Amino acid sequence: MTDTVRVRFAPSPTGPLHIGSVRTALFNWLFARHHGGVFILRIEDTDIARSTPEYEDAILDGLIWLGLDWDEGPFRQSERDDIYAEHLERLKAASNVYPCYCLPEELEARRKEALAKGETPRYDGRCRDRPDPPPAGQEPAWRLRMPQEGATTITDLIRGPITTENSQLDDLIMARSDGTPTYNFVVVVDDATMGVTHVIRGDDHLANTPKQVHIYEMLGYPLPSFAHQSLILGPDKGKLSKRHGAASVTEYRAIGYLSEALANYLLRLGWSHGDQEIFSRKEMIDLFGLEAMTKSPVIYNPEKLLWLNAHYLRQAEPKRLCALLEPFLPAAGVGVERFRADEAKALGAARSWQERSRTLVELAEGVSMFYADEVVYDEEAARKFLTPERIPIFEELIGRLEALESFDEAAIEAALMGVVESHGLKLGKVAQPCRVALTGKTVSPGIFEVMALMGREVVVSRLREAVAWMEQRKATSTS
RNA sequence: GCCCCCAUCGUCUAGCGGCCUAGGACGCCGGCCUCUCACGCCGGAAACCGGGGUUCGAGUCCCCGUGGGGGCACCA
Repeated sequence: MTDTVRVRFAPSPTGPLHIGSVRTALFNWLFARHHGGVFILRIEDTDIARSTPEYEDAILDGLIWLGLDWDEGPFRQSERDDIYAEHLERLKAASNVYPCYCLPEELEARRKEALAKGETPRYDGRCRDRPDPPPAGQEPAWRLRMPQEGATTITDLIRGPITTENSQLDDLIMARSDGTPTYNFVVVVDDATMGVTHVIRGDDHLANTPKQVHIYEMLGYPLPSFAHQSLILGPDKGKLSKRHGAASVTEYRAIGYLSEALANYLLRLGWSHGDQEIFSRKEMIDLFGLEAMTKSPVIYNPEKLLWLNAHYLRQAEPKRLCALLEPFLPAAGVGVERFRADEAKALGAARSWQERSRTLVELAEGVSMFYADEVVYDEEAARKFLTPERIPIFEELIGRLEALESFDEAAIEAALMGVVESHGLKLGKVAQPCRVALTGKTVSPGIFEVMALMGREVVVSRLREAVAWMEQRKATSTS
């Protein structure tokens, strides 16, 4: 194998790591891993005004969280000025670029005019072969001398051949009048000098590609392969944004999503392998290929992501779950130290709620019932289930529970069933009131499990509290 | 406005000329299981954008229309 696959992910640190960007990163990473290639991380921070180190950190964190490790970089465009300058000189030397003295305001005016006349706004080329001497004391921008005849065809790995008339191509500015290079120029220089073999990016760059092709050619670099993936749209078919809910990796992480769920969801969004929905990391790498990518825009569906998250939550090892849970505990009113203090209990608590939770936030809330110092009765639940006629049932149960030699699930079940039988009831008639007495709610894991997890002391004292509560109720209703 | 791309259930998709009475998944609706809630299981409603061709035969190929998306900066 002479040519190693080299791909890159090139985000700009001008905002949080967006879901759409993550998908691009994921596809590039999978492509690299599938082909045993190299995944390069490049930070496109040429827009110094909007780029911040905080955003860059968020991007790196997000990638690490998702397990998308890079082999080279992070490179920063802000650190490559001399490379761009040198390439600009090459273009100047070959007259592939010419100085343009048009003012930004003039250009803007002409653009609007063209748009108003229904034409493609395009530089009119007035500086292209400027006969008169340049205005004194003004630094020019440098424009690419784009071919005006013929057409450019690229063969996109996802979309097939795409032809653009060169007359549609603008004389792009390569360097601004302040000397700084522009995007289309630096992208080509970077990709070429970094030896990128496959440019896999969003559909929004498709129209830039023929322009970039000419830059490659003028610079004498070989062309990479291009693959343009469709964009992610919001449920209203507009651009996916904050309006549609969480849109960045940081947010998803904060609201209790698992990285494998996000990755699995994003992978299936626009890529498929028959009817398969769930992919392990290894399967993703083994099966991934650009051929199976969809060409049409895809609509983001948070419901399915939630389902996948619930799925991965259910699959997770309880031990890992406990570790993942810690950051979410305080918000649910559980002290992390206390949670850590009894590992068996923590494990049991997590296990008891894992198939009932769709996010780590829900899991933490569920688990919190085993760590609360007091029960707070849900008003309606108490009114319905903690009725005075159940007092004898509770008393008998307390007696049986206290007599138990071992307070494990099997023994607890036997005790409950004993009460059920002696009163000729169905289990539900005993379990539901107990559930309310112990948790304050009508929903919880299985009652035997809940009792075992809470421990005899807590269970008995709460049952007694419930009895007291019911007696109080009886007293007030008769008086 | 101009250029480019795209088009199967609400959504993600399978389908690469006969296997399609169009399959799967999420969501939705019903049922089963059951100490509650979930999980799980069973069942249901739900799509080939329209019109022309090509062909013995079209969801699959071609053209036009329509619809959707993207792009047209001294932003990236």
